[in-house]
Amino acid sequence: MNDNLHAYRSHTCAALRTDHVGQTVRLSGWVHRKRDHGNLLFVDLRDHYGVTQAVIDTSSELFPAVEGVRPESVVTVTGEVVKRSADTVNANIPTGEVEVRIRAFNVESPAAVLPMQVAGDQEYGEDVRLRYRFLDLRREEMQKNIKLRNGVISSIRRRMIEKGFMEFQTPILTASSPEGARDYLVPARNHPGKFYALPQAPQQFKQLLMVSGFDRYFQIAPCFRDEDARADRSPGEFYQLDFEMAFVTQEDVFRTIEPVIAGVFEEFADGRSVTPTPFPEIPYAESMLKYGNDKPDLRNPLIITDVTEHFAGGGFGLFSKLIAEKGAVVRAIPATDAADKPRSFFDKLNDWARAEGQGGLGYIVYGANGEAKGPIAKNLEADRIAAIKRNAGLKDGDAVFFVCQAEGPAAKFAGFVRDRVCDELGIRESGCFKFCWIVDYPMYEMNEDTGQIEFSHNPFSMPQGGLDALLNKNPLDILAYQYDIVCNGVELSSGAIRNHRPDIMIKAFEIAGYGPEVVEDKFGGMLRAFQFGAPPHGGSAPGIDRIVMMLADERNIREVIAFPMNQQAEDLLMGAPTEVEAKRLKELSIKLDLPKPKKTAEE
RNA sequence: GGGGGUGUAGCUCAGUUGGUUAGAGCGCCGGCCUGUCACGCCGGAGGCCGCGGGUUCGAGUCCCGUCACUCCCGCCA
Repeated sequence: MNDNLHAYRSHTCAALRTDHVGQTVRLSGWVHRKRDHGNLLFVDLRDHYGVTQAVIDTSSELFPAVEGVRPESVVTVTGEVVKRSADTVNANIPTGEVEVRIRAFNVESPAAVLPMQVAGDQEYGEDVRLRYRFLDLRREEMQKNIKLRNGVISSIRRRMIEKGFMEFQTPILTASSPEGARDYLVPARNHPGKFYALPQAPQQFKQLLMVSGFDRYFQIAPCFRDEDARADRSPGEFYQLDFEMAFVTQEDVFRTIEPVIAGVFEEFADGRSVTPTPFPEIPYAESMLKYGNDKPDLRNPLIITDVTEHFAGGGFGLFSKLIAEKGAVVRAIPATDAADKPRSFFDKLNDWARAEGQGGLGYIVYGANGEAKGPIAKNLEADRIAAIKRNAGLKDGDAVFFVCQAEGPAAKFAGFVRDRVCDELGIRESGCFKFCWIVDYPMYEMNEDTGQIEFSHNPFSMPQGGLDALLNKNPLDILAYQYDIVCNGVELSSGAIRNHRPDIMIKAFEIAGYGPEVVEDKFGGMLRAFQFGAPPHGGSAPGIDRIVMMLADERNIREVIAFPMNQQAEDLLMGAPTEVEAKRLKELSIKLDLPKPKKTAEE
């Protein structure tokens, strides 16, 4: 035995090449696969770095021990590196030109029969995967994703520091923050009846850091929101690249963070293209019209247009009546080169629209010969049909779908149609990350149910035009310095230039129906801070899990998180949440008032 | 809180109009095999068909309820 060898390994399972032939080495790792030929046995040994083939035959007294070890057992193998013959080289792995002849073999930790296999590409249900996450994480795909996540986070950190941002840690046990979600509460033992809240975002702290004279803040910030999960939204907790800058305009924020985001995406794009900086800026109102939402997928080339004027008073009675009597609008969604699609193409979309609870989807087909067809074309005047074609940017051979409703629902549904038609036509671009900023969000909106004016997004955004706008403009016309960054139809973050003026803040809240006492009560700390010299400041907070998810090309955010909870916000591995001892509750002055227990299957 | 989908072997799934003893692949156990790399071949074990009730001569299959998982809506400024 070579005394220079470490107890566990002299090399990793990715290290050995033909240079090492003749050396005695020691490898430790997991038994990935065994191929037992009776008198000859191959063991693929795997670690974090790679796979190396080890081999033993019946001439060795160790043979029965190696033959008996189960997959995923952790073993240490000592042996000589041997060059493989040309016909037995495995070109699929970097170590495939050599193998290790086993001379000593030690089982560090035997594995029981597995509930899920690590080798191979068998798919498993998420509950099994989460319960045995430590096995799931050993699989190639998860190793790749978690390594990517590490790469993305270190790249972000490096780029932010290069731009002069300082990394901070802000409290995890804190007070409720001004975000709109439900808080996670933590009972305060020394203050019976009182609770800490886990931060939904470090919003107030980062603003206070600006007031404290730090110029550029960032944090890979854990955020906690007690809201239900989705495939692209992890339950409970997630991470943001939270950042804030002093003495900046909206444009300053964009130009500073764009190279960071674009740089990270380019670094891990792996052949996919990234929108060159500066990213296009799309006003909120324009986005709602052209794309039907405020997170447009720019890989979809279709653009929605308003064609209300061409239907108003026209021969297609259904629409002209809705326009005249209900104030409806008509939105046109083009279907490029769809004129030669069979009738079933249009029927299918119409059926889908009905299934979505819509009246249906009207359409006009502009034939290759210039002739317009379809039920609407039969009734609508020729000059109007021609005007729609011009207005919606259509050519002979295209078709166009129409949505006719009140403005809000029309925009929204037209967005769905745009998405659906794009998929039906198969014209969504692939292999690209298409970024844009959505800007000029409205400061306020009308609550349709109550008729009240409410903040439409973040109440702490600076209104465009400042105090003057608040005093003199119709609240519904006031825009905010509020912006989102969107990539391929996914909202990566929203941010704002903040309102750092107490007088403007109090007026802004007053318009939304809150007195100064409410502002003082809920946000007193920040309001007080702003009375002692606050710099103008702004920032944003891109979601890190979502960035990794997009770069990993995964549809489910849990694929890029090592230990996610399931959709019911349960940790199946650790068993959270759990009941606690009565003693602990008493200590916290808490009495439970539980709903009637559900009958379990065993009862 | 609401809606859709799925619950059959350790895992992934099939199971016909309701009809004998519920199948396959992987895994597991045993046997054979000296160049495989998803090794191959032979054999075996392993099932409260999620749970409860109902219809029926007969239920994995039909009905009702319930629980679990998953996706979506609400919610997440």
